[in-house]
Amino acid sequence: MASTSEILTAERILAATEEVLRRHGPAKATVVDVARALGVSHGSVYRHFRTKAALREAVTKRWLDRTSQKLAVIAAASERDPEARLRDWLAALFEAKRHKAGDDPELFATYTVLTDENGGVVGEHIAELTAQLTGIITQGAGSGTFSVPDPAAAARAVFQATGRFHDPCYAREWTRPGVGEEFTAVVDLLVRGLR
Amino acid sequence: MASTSEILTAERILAATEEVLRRHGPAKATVVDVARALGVSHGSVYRHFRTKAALREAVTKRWLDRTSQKLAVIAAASERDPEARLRDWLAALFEAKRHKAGDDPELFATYTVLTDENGGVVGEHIAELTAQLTGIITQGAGSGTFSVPDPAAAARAVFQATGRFHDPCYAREWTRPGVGEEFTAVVDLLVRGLR
DNA sequence: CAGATGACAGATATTGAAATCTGTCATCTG
DNA sequence: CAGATGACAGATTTCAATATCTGTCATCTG
Repeated sequence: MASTSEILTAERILAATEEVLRRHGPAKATVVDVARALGVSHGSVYRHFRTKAALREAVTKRWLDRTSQKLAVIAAASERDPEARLRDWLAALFEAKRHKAGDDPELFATYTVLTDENGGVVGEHIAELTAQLTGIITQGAGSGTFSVPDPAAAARAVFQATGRFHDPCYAREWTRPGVGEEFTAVVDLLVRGLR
Repeated sequence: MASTSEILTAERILAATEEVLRRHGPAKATVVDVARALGVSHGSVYRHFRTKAALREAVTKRWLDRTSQKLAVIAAASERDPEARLRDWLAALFEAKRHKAGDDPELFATYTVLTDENGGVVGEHIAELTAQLTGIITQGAGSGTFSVPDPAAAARAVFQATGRFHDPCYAREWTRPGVGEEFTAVVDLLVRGLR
């Protein structure tokens, strides 16, 4: 059906897997489906990914990385005021998650299942985001905007305290009216605490 | 078996339901089981609770209320310093949840299922806790310890920002080493923000 | 010979028939 | 006659048989 003469790469398999997951959902997406979508035998898929779990993990990492990369741009804008950058970064994280959840709830639910089964990859993602936050806060501490003894600890605290606005387990709250104000209230409190 | 000549009250039914839930778990606990534990017919249970869902909701409310009542004692100690009281209240909430989750993980998992299916009761519980927090913060604002324009909004922000240390969806993090320090870091940041 | 294939064994998921449960109510009992 | 009972219909769950999937590997192909 979808057979193309292109070489079978890991990237093509990942893209096909994402599409199969979108169509069938996490419970019914099989390796055979992925192979069929690519017009190859399932044995060929196993040449690139040792197990189905490894394939799903790779797809999950790919999805999470897309978000970290967007945020890295804000974190790296070192010419800007650290406080504004911190606020923007947190707002961008919230917006990214909120749109993912709101625009295509089914796909978001699918990825929620995937992240639940891939704690390791999620851990790395959180470490990456926390590192970006640490960068912003360290600069703020250097410029005197913030007054914190341990920027890494402060970054972790800020990330954890804003969990309600980025952790998937709160996704259904993100459509309620007033979340915007709640987000602002929490961020204001945290920024005041950092100064 | 467990037949007694006592009058069948709502309270006795709730206690029996809790025991059946503890024994069988949320998926297998039936109204027939509850009736059997009490030595009555299941029709008698339906005389006190219109549906199985109403019975489970009442048990959930009872469980949540036990926590709010403990915390109310701390919130009401108006002779004490508001900042210390706020710290104690948050620590007590964390400790209460952490012990519930750590001492009997199976029962905690059972109640997690129950709270998931009873959003309304959980909402009331959160409203009650937020009201207690508002009381502490309002006093702190009055005595000049805290500087907040809107104590109720600040209370909501503090409650949400500490979600990681009381929301059941984070229960598995509560056993990790270092959570205590993470909790302190978040609370310190929030208290600094309130001053 | 690098890369793809598909038959195969064991693991997992689906399905539909049988068993159990929920909620009602006419009837019973102290 | 207030309160308890248990038979009952429809909804839900269980269970075992059947089908599908995962992961391997001997074989094939360009």
